[in-house]
Order: sequence, then C-alpha cells, then structure tokens
Amino acid sequence: MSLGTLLRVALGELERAVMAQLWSAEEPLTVRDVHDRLERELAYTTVMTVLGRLAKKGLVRQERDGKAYRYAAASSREQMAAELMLDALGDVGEDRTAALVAFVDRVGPAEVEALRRALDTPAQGTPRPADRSPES
Amino acid sequence: MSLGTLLRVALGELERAVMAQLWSAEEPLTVRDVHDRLERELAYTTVMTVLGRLAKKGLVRQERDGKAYRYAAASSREQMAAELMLDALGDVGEDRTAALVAFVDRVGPAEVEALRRALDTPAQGTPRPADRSPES
DNA sequence: GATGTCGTACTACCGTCGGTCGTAGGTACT
DNA sequence: AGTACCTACGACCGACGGTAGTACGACATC
Repeated sequence: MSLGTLLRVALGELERAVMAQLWSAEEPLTVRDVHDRLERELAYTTVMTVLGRLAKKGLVRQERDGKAYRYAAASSREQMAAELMLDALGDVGEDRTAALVAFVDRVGPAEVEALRRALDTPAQGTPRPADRSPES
Repeated sequence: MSLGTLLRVALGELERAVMAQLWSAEEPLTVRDVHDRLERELAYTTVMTVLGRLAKKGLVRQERDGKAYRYAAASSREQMAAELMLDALGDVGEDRTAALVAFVDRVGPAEVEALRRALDTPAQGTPRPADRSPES
C-alpha cells in the first residue's frame, strides 16, 4: 500500500515552508539562510530542528561547510510531485486506467497539452531521484 | 497550498483498511459488516470510531438504516486517487510541465497507454464527483 | 585569558491525529 | 427481566510537527 509511503512523506506547514526555501535557492542553504528567508519570526533552533527532521526523512541533504551545515533539497519539487502522483496512482490497485481517466478529466488544458508532449517525448525529461546507489 | 489538503486527506492504516472494505462493497455497509470483513481482531467500537472519523472528514457518507447506520465511501477509489494526483501536481506551483514529464517518465507502459487513451477520449470516463452542473 | 558570537546537539513541551477501547444508555425481541 | 444490538462520548497512548531552551565547542576580540 503505497499510500503509506505517501503519508510518511507528508509534511507539516513549517516543513513545507522550509522545503520551499530550499527549492527556490540555487545553492545549498545554511540554517541561518533559511531562518532569515522565512518570513515568520522563529527561533533559530526551530529552523534547525526542522531541517534536521527533514534530513532524517531523507528529503534534504546535509553537507558540511566549515563548522556549519548546508542543506539542499534531495529532489526537485517536480520530482517530488511526480513521486506523490505515482504513490496516489499506485494506491488504487487494479484499475489504474479509471484513475488516470479521472485525472486527465480534471486537469486543465495546459496540463493536458503538457501531458501530450510528455507522452511523445520518451524518457529524458528529468533524471530519476528514486533508486539511488547504496548509502549510509 | 494544496499539499495541506493532501495531508488532511492522509489516512491512517486502519482508516485505509476500512475504506478498502467500503470500496470493495457494492452496498453501503454497517459497522458490523465492516468489523466482520476486517481480518484484524478489533473491538466493535473501534471500527465505529474509525467510521465516524472518516465520516467527519467527509470521506464516507453516513445514512440511517433502521436503528443502525450504513456507511459508503463518498467517492470511488479512482476518483480519490485522481484527486490526490491533482493535489500533488498543484503543489508544484509554476512548472507543472516538468512535473508531468517526470511523472510520465516513471509510470509503466500500461499506464502510458491508458493515459494516451484518456487524452483522446474527452471527458466521459468516470463521472466527476465534485461540481456537476445542476442542469445544463 | 575572559567574553561574545555563532553553530550544533540534545531535550522538552504542547497540540493534533490515528489506533484502540470501555462505558453508558437507548430499543427491541424473548 | 434479560439479552442482544446499536449509537454516543470520553479516554488513553504513541507518533508527529511546531516551537524553543540549554548546554557546549570553535573562534574572534579586547
């Protein structure tokens, strides 16, 4: 049941705000960077805690930079969205066709167009984030 | 941000098991029905509580039947899956195209075929649950 | 070398949610 | 009266997310 996965990926409000900052930045950010970019008045340690939790969930990569850490989103927003969509689709079990029909039936015309193009453009859009070589 | 919605729709393990029962039944089920169909050894009231919570979330419709209630899923599994997919897609913000490309890039060949057919078959696969125009 | 500054590590508290029941109190049949 | 069912409501616990305080190490500065 992949909805389980989906759930585990489910983020809180602050966590999503932090991810948004990481996604909108080109460079990995430090805790202070994220803290300053967030509008909300939060304690520095709050942001640190959240980044730590996101890292533990594997959504964020943590890399040393001197005495501090820099954080970057593990996958792009689009890849994560695609992942979530796959999870939702996988959850349906048998009749994925009906789910896809319902889906197509409700996306906007722009998305329909994008889908058409995507279907005609064989695998090369974005590198897969998932199956990554073993790590510690 | 629609991920919020997505989260609110996120269900627990038991809740999903219950939904699965409701989906696999053609007729609305009573608490006892659901309780009996679930493999797990649960207290009757546990199932009742879960059904109540699902009803409160709007995922399940509750209708009187004599002194008891009957419960039915508010939308089909496929519609819910489509909804979740839409949420995931909507969460991406700007570049939905990239997300769709990544998505198409990772679904299996059967789904690609289904998508193609769905795109060529204008709105008629499954009736929309949401806004159905009163009379057109 | 004492004092700040800055960053991490760890712990904690609270609210919400989901899993799981127990108990109370109706209704109805025997 | 007693039994069988059903609902209503409250409760407890563990996990998670928001939020932060405190402790402590590295460094710079007076």
